Amino acid sequence: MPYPSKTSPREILDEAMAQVERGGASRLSVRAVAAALGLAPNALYRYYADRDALLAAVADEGARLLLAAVEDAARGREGADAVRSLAAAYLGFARTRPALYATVMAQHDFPAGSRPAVEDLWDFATGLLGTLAGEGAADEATVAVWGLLHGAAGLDQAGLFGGRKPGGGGVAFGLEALLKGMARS
Amino acid sequence: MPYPSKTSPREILDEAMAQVERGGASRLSVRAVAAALGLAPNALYRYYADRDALLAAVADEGARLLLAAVEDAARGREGADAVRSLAAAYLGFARTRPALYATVMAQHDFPAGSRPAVEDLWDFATGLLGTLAGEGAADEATVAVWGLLHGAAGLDQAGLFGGRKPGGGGVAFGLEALLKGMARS
DNA sequence: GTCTATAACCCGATAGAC
DNA sequence: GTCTATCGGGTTATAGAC
Repeated sequence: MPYPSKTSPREILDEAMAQVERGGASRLSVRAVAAALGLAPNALYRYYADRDALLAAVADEGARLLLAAVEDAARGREGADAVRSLAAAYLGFARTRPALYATVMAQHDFPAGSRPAVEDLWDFATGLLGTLAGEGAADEATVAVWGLLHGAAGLDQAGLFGGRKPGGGGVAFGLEALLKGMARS
Repeated sequence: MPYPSKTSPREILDEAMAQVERGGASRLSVRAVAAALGLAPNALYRYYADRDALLAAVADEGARLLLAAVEDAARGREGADAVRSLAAAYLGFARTRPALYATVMAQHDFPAGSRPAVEDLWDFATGLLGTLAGEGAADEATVAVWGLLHGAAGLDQAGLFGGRKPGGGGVAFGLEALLKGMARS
């Protein structure tokens, strides 16, 4: 290799994540990342196809962190208790790192054939909820619980409803209702 | 007004909505809207502060359309039946106009002092669910139901889980569980 | 005064030299 | 693999038309 690399995918990703967490996904600038790393304005394109690909990498890394957080929260617990703990960790992640969480959940287009971390998140949740709702209803239960968490996190984090602070109470209400409905099916 | 306007906020908004529905929010181009209207590349800035403000207007109009759809669906129905009909209309809107729905829900920053249409949506849902869950639990029930719908729509629309098509079944499962849980509280 | 148009700057992206 | 050059789009400042 006559031309030694000045950077790496990991270094670029770290800087990109810092920028996203600082100012949100919309303020991620390829040029600014390159400048922070002392590179030419377009040097990153050797590592990431375009800005969207870089953002997708940020989202994937965020999903990995989110998975680690909920796995950690559920570890050593069983059944409904594990779900409650998972839910708290999930919402805590969304609240603590709002820009990263929004980036993870906004990522709707994954390259075909890839195995994004969000799939692992799905598998983990399905496994956990399958023991509660029964194997046959695991997917439906996952959609319901994840949907509730994702939706409530979005409404909460947005500050969309100002002083109402609906996050905690509404989620607990809905979660208990879902857990009851699940146990029966 | 000595100088006749060549355009109007409404005309700009209509063209912007067409562009968003065509290619998604990320492809909304201020210059392209201006060109389609036969204006200078930056003429729109007299009507909207920046691209984000234009996108916010698109989101607000989208929320108005969504509100009309769910109001229409709930009209003439009562209680749980009205909620089921509302849910179907909500998910139908999200599925039929995915780019517009995503734009509505991605809009997390409203200018202070404004009264965005999404607030009317909240009030309508709270009113409807208050009759089911009781006045005291109206907000919590709204968060749970809206969260479930928003989350499931996002997971569904995204195609995030490929062939699994979780939308229909998972939502019905969760919705019935929530309706049961509500009636009791 | 109010709106439009020109010009300039920053960013995303591509092409080609080394 | 990195760099310089270049193009088109978003945005701002400012000059010009009425």
